[in-house]
Amino acid sequence: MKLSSRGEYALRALICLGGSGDKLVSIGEISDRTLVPINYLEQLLLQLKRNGYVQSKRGVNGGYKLSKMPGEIIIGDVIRYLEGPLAPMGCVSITSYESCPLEEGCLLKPLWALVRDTVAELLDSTTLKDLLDGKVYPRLSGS
Amino acid sequence: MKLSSRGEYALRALICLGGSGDKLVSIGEISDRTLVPINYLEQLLLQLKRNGYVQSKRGVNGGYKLSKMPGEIIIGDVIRYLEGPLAPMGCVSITSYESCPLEEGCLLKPLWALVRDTVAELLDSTTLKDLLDGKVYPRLSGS
DNA sequence: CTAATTGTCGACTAATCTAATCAGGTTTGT
DNA sequence: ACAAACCTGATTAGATTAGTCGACAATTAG
Ligand code: FES
Ligand code: FES
Repeated sequence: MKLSSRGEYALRALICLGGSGDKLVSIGEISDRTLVPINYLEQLLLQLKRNGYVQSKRGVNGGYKLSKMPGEIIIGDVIRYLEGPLAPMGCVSITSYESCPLEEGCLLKPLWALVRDTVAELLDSTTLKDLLDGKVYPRLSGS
Repeated sequence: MKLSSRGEYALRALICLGGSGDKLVSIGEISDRTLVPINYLEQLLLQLKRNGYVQSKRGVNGGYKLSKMPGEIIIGDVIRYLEGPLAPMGCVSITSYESCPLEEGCLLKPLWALVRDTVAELLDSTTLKDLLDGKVYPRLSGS
């Protein structure tokens, strides 16, 4: 159930940018602050850019900044984009379903579905703003 | 956040054994019913045996059966034994902590801790009996 | 204009992990 | 003795991860 480094690193970068207001921050600076190898960070920032989370400016004094408000950046989505589905098994993934043999009558599927729903609800109700504010206990089992 | 095949396969095998009462079931038979390659299944059953979940008998008409009541087999533990920690990051794992650089003041850690707690509570309150009975909605946010 | 600075792009690689597979053993029942 | 089953350790092909590299494009300071 481990998360890979891509998601972790990308979130670190977003946190770094979110804490720098509207100022442009260069990759090198982000790398220093997040301890992510600079060449690796490149890839992740590019992907974040393609997905519309950040914008960049080239040349001297260039760099990156957020292109959305931190409150609009949903952690669950970021992880899905960078790591793939949140579901523990393909057969319960909403974003990229993949059939299992044994699927009908499978006694495990309901459990995996519950895991998926639980994790997704948690991560989809947390925004970058929540992280920056240290408010990580969102609508708990909120109705 | 994907689960690997080891956990899935081991759970399928346990379900199969749990549905066969006290009868011995051979690896070949389990393989047929769970669609897990027989040579792979061997390894998993051996590991389940080492962890005390199943017992075996050799020779003709030998096979495997559970060595605990289904109600005593906690799914979270099975997954931990076969796949490693439930935590998404080492720095929030209780069973096998591993430090992160950046750890102090890390804004992500509380989130990962919450994910860990949520998943662990869910899987630790589900037993093999629950799966066999199709009762997968245990003490929901139970007090 | 030119040079320095910064992002962009695509290919490449080493190391690790996953999912098996295999070859040989040992135990047991008939 | 023989066959049916489990036991054990080694090995492997393929995928994935995490990172590296080199060349290029845009921007700005001087
Ligand atoms: S785990 Fe996918 S159907 Fe059982
Ligand atoms: S993720 Fe481990 S300390 Fe931030």
